[in-house]
Amino acid sequence: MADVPPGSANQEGLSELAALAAMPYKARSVRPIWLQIYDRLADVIRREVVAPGAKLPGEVYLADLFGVSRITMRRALALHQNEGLLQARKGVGIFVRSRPRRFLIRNDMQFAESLAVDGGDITSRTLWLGRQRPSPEAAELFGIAPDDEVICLHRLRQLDGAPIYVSRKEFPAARFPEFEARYRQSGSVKDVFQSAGIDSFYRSETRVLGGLASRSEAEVLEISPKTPVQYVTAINCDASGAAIEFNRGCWPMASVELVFAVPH
Amino acid sequence: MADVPPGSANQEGLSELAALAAMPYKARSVRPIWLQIYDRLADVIRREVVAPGAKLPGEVYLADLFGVSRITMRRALALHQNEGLLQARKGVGIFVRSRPRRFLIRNDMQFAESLAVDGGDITSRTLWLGRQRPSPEAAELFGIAPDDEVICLHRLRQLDGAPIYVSRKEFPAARFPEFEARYRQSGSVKDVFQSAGIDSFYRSETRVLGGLASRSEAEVLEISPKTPVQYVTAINCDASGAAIEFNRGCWPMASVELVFAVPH
DNA sequence: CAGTGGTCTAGACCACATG
DNA sequence: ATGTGGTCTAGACCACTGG
Repeated sequence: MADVPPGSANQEGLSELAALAAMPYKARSVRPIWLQIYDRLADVIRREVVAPGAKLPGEVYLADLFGVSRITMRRALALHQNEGLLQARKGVGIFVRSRPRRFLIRNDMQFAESLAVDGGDITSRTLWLGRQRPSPEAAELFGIAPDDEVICLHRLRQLDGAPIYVSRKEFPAARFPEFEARYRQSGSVKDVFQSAGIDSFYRSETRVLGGLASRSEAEVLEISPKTPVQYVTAINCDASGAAIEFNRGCWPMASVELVFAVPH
Repeated sequence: MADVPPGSANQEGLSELAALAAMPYKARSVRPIWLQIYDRLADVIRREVVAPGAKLPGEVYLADLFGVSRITMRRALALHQNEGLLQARKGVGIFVRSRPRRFLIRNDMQFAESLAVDGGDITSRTLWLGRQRPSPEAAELFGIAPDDEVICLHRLRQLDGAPIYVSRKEFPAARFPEFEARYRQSGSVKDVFQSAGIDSFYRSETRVLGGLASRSEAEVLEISPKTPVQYVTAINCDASGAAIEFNRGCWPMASVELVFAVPH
């Protein structure tokens, strides 16, 4: 048996974890061991036996505790990372995700409103702002040439400092000649729109596409590469119906639910 | 080296596969071997070096071919199963998915219309039809008691015989006393609606939620358990705005794209 | 430096589908 | 009976993080 108590996750939680690990397994043919371990971990996390944000004992310790090889243990842990309940940091440890809540994104609301959830401090970080060639979709949408320019804005949304959503926005440069200056003043796209004489706009289309996170996406979102994510593409139009924004965002699959309601 | 040519995937394809496998790997620190193998497999599938629907050589043969352990090989294969390009059948082999196309689900169209894609034969199979206690969501939606009854319909949609979508629909029993009889006649929910005096209806809300396939879902969809899927929940209302259908469907993540457009 | 998670191996047994 | 994919092990080395 393991005799080295690991760093974190208080004593009480540790002993309860040990008790759960000591339970006999059902037959492998009924349910694979790694899935049974997965189930017990899910229970432990759901009941907050180990607190959100806390560090789990190391893999070797856990493997010993559950009486399986490290590979089998890793498999159970990996699935929970896929589902967003756990997050491993190389060289550091495996942590319980602090706030595994889901966000509701409604098509009849601005994104910012959608994000205003129960408690929690939503912040926005500008990763990059500049001019680029348009993506093919944006070029067609704005009716501009492929070698024309768009204003491109990369942003990261955070909840209490933890990243939850990364987006890449494109705007037609011709329409917003002073975009950079205005944005730097207020940090708000809505304000830039207003200063360009656009008082009202609406989301004309929203697309949802599932995928697995690329390396760069995983990095900024602090998840493992190849974790399932939702790509949400949104098009905003001014009152006349002309497209003014093309937005492609990436959410960890586990942390967002999308709602599309028709006003009636 | 392996010297047993496996069952399927024609000779030409096999030799090209072998050539690709023989290429030297980049340093493991740059990109893990299993991801490099994953990349090469993706290339092979995309270029249809092995035809859609064809069987891949066995895992042990492939592992030998790529010069890695079976576990490493399996890791590359597993990721492709997650993304829907490959599908393993226990005791049989690993197959290239025949039609990895995506379906567009629009909120301004009936599901049946959405499915009418380029070529391909869409069929529907009724898995189960009967009466049950309502799900909590349906009970609230229809304004009925938790111990009341709903008509419940499980259906599977297939494209050229291959399953692509499974759904569970609930209807208020009080409103459709002859549901079963009518549905058995036509096999169409729309017809049942009409025979109950409902000529027009609309989708009032659509929800999208990511998840990993349960064992039963994976079984009917012929995918591996824990493959990423999209759960799409739809509510249909009659012209007066009363809910008449609660529908929860499950798609393999890789085979669906959702579009929500506002009519303007 | 020690401890962590990430990768990889060689070998084994099982359940399943097919002939 | 054979071959397939699914599970599991014991051990090893690496890269990264932190004190």
